[in-house]
Amino acid sequence: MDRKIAERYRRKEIILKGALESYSKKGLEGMTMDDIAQESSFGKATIYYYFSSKEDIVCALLEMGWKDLWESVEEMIVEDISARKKFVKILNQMADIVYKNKSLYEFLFTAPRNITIPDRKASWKKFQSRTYATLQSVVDEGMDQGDFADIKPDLFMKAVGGIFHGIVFMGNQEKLKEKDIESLISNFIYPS
Amino acid sequence: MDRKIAERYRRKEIILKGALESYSKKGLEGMTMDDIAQESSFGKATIYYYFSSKEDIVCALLEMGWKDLWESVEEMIVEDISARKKFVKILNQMADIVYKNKSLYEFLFTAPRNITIPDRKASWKKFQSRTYATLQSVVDEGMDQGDFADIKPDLFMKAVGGIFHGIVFMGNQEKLKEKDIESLISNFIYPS
DNA sequence: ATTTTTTTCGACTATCTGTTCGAAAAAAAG
DNA sequence: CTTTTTTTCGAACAGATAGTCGAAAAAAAT
Repeated sequence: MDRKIAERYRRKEIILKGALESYSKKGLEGMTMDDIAQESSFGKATIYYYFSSKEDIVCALLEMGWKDLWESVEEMIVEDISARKKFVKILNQMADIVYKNKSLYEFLFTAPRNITIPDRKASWKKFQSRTYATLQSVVDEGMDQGDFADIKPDLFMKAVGGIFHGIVFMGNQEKLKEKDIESLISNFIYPS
Repeated sequence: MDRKIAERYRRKEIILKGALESYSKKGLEGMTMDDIAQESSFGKATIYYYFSSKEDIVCALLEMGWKDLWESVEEMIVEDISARKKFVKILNQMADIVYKNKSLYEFLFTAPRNITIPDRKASWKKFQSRTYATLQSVVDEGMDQGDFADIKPDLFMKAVGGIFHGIVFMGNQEKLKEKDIESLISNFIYPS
């Protein structure tokens, strides 16, 4: 019984992996059910035995990614260090996670902009907003302490998000050294 | 004769406007030929009288946007001011242009990631690369003069691109004050 | 070995979307 | 008023794609 559930779970994972593979090879438009089937070596109809729709697959991927991200942030939030250090540390860790599964996270930041999913199914959003909220709280804390540059917090967040996105996803795929990320963020953080 | 060409040009513009309207209302996936037709009040077949394919429409939009951006950068590049000032000025101007036609520029930064267009048709790319190259040259100049933060130039560019993208496109649609952009960029530029 | 349950998939459907065709309407030229 | 050219579009086509169905194969239970 336990075995059966585990196996089913494993097969779902295989399918999700195939979907991701399809996405990274052919982009969002090329990620069709036929292609996912081929990539995961199942018949297309079989995929519908495990997922009720393509939307379901997309949601599962998004949830997987955001959950990981959130959990990594969650465990650092309690640490008793300065807001500034915490912020840099969290971002570094996030960058690390993103690098270990780049196509998943590229998907995470690309898909929602191009696929519309009804809110009721967007279960990943809770992890996303928690992650942002937590990050924001660290920023707010740092601002209070005069630790960060003197910019409106929400603008600051957008900028950091932009930097993060820019350095992680744009351009050449060579792995960025953590030092670089730290220097970028730090440079932006420190008041002059 | 002249009149006729002008009219044809005007109708092409109406169609492009409709395409953009469709994009901003329904996203990339929703921007179908049917919808473009409806949005521009032409029959779908008529659109093929003016554009030979959907790809053509997409290219025309991309070219329109990048050309404007490039021309605005071009006219500032010769000014005889410090690299730092020039850089901020250029970015401000670009932000201004982007704000005046936000959906076009959202399209500019979204479409190429999700639609594949053969290089031979991607005529907008020359404007794009010129724009980037120019910006890059200003950065290089600034770096030489020790005007900018001590970060690898290409990383710096990515970060600025990210900030730009982040503040312009993410989040609330309220128009960002130029002061804010300036403060963000400046903050990032100045060496500590 | 037989029955029951779970898993797989080939073949089919319905729908959507880019594109074409031929002919009608409108405008310009004669 | 004709004739010719330009512009418009309804209707249909071809290809792709998400999703379904029924039955076969495999595994588990009896």
